[in-house]
Amino acid sequence: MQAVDAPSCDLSCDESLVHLDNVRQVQPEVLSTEKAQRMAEFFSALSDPHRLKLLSALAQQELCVCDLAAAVKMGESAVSHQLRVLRSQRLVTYRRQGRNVYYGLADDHIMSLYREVAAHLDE
Amino acid sequence: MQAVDAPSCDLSCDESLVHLDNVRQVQPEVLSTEKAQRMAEFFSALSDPHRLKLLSALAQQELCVCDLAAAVKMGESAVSHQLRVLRSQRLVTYRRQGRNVYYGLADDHIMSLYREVAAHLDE
DNA sequence: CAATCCTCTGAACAGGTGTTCAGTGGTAAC
DNA sequence: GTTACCACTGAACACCTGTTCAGAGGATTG
Repeated sequence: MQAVDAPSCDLSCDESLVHLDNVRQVQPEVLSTEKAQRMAEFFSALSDPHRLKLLSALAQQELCVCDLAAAVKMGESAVSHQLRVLRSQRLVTYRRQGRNVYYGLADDHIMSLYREVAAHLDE
Repeated sequence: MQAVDAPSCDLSCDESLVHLDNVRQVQPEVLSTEKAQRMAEFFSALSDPHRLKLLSALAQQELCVCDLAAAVKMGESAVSHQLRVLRSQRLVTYRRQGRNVYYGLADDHIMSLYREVAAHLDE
């Protein structure tokens, strides 16, 4: 995990010979490790079919954990674990009401994201 | 939302009692396992910082494997393995030219996707 | 307060993921 | 043909992920 911003030696290449000009041109535009990490964690939250099912259920309406579990046919514990992941990426909101905790979609970014991806996959 | 006397349930619920009406309403809209799987695989391809770096490099210009390796500071073998993943989701194109194989971004869906996510993360 | 319900948590285990290493195939240069 | 280079592949290994199981915390009901 080292930063890529050092101008002195931008290539530290003991590697084989490559197209130096191309590499030097592209390298400063490469996503920083930090940003790449954050973005990867976000996509990672969406990279599980069960979590996607949960989101698609929440896209319909707010639901509590046990309803979610029934809707996607998972154990309640498993659902709880997965919701933790979705929460960590701010994909869902939750509010407590009595004994239940109701979850919902965090915002509409996710739906438009969904549509983008669905479009890509239909090709 | 009031509970109603449950009609014979289409939910195969040996589970605990939940809000049957909610579940029945939502369940048919839940993403099918097949679609959820495909979508998860797509997001999974984007869920690694190194792959995101590769894509950000390719967003600049077409590059061959060894240039990519130098640009993101990975081994060439590792890059090759990761490009395989990106190829499987049609995120990149490739064409052979002499001894080199040049990779590029497959289409612009990905960039707009990138921007969506970047917007979500800046909150 | 005792009992019950809903949700969350931690540990343990199976399965998946990404890297390195060694080796192969294909292309160009000599 | 031989050599060198570029890219790909498979195996092995460490690491991460998601499930289940058992149990704890919080809130409501009687």
